[in-house]
Amino acid sequence: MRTVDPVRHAARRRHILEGAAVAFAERGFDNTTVKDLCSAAGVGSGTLFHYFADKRAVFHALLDLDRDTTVADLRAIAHDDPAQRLWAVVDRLTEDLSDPAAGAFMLAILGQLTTDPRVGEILGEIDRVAEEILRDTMEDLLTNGGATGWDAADAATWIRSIVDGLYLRCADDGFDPAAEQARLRLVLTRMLGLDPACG
Amino acid sequence: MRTVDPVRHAARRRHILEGAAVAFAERGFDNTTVKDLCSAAGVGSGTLFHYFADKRAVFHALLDLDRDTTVADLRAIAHDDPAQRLWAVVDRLTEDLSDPAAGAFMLAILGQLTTDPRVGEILGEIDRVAEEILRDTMEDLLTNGGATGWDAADAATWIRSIVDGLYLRCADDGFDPAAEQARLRLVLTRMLGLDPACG
DNA sequence: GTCTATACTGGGATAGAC
DNA sequence: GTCTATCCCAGTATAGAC
Repeated sequence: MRTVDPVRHAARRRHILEGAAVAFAERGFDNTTVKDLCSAAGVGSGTLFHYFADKRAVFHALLDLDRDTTVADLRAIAHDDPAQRLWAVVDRLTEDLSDPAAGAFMLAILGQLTTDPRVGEILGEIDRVAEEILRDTMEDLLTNGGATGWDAADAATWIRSIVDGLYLRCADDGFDPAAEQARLRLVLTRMLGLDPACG
Repeated sequence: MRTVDPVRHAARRRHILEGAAVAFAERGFDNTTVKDLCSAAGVGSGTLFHYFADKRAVFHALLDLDRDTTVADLRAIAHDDPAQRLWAVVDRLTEDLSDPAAGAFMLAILGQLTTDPRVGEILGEIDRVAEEILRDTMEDLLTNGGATGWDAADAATWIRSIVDGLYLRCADDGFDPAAEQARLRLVLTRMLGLDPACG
């Protein structure tokens, strides 16, 4: 009795997704044709439609993958010191800044946000988890970590917002991820009043 | 000899653009059909193609309009006091936050950024002017306005970046423009070290 | 399971009447 | 100048060979 090889199946699916990520980043969702996805992965359209119901399903699968890893990574962060926890979360959220394709892919996602409710849901899940952790961390920092002048939830939202603004720039010419990450720390430190000398 | 009425012509063109702005904000660029643009303006497709070469030209005309007014407004700002100048620029850049369609339209624009080089050029012009004024202002603030720890050009870029991050959120449920503008002032004041008590 | 060839749909742009 | 009817093409998804 012949059975499918699940490992091979998963690997092929993954291969299609890898090519699709590049294609969507280069051309956005609507300007990427199914043909583009096929040639990026080196498969025929019949194969692609065997693994995914339609073009949008490929896009959603990429978002799901990103959400799963991001949420898992964020939940795995467990420092007792709130400041350390804050920087760990921020580091994870800015991890992809050095990948030039990440910014382009984000633009593709944002372009679908108005049209495709599923996109909003997936992004919302990531945001919810990130804000939850940031809010808890901010509560610690506000009670006994030196931070001042903020409501914990508002601060969480703003940290996210500033990081998002950074991703909009990461495809720009001459964008220097390391330097910008350092500036981000300066911005957050000052904004939250964390620096003892400036508290 | 019958001549065209330029006033009427301009008014009609403007009318088409007004409808188009709503349609693009609601559905994004690619999911808006020419039919949508026509019915939003109450004209036939023949009329629309009389005023604009193609669908993309309508989109570009909207961007041009936005750039023209924004650049003119920014250049008109002329306070001697650098801090006042900073807040005037920031107020102008955040002016549209209270318009829920503005955020949605921005998403439509960002979705085209990868594909359409003209979009990048127009946005680039706005950014260049904004950063130029912000950089000059920051130089004043850094030499004798109390700001510390920044390169003027980097600070200008970051102010813009943070404002852009804010626009990404302005379509969210429960977004309160006035409250967020107040928080933006807090963020910038602290980030730049403007507050004498915290300098 | 995978590929190639193709049918079908929908939207952008045009031609021509008024 | 404006509208309606229509052409044409691109792109998705499928059918059927291998």
